[in-house]
Amino acid sequence: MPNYWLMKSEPDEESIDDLAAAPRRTLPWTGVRNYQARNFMRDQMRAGDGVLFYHSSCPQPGIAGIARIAGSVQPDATQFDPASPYHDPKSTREAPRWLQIDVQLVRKTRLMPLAELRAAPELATMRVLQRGNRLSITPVTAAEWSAVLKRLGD
DNA sequence: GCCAACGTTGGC
DNA sequence: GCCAACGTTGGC
Repeated sequence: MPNYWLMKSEPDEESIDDLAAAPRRTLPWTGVRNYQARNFMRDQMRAGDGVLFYHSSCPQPGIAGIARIAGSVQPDATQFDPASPYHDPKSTREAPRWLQIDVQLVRKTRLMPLAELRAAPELATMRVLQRGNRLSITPVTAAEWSAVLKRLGD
């Protein structure tokens, strides 16, 4: 039984088109620097899990595509790179603090705007819509997943 | 650019 | 362990 997730990306950093253009349509999901989001990766994410790829902090925030988890969690390489904005000097290779995982595009969809998500009664429970939510990775229920795919025309 | 919300830091 | 200050997120 797979789990489902919504993962936020700023399209200026990594957009759905970047994912589509990547080798094997797969990119390592790096830069998670929140413990709750990291714990989701560490404890619950498995290859095959479904992903709603969400564009945030941009002119048209919303769901931009469907992806899936394609590998297993690894230490996030950017935490050890002094040149990276995600560098974490307090993390060590012996006890890495942050994790990454491969995400593979299944298909690009029409952009489902945030306003549409908010307006859909069957999606009202989505974690990403809750007041004050800032997590870059949030769990999605099977019912929410089905409702989104249905709205996308599946 | 504004601002609400929330996480992290660090002095005590 | 408390909590004020500060930084970040992210929609608008």
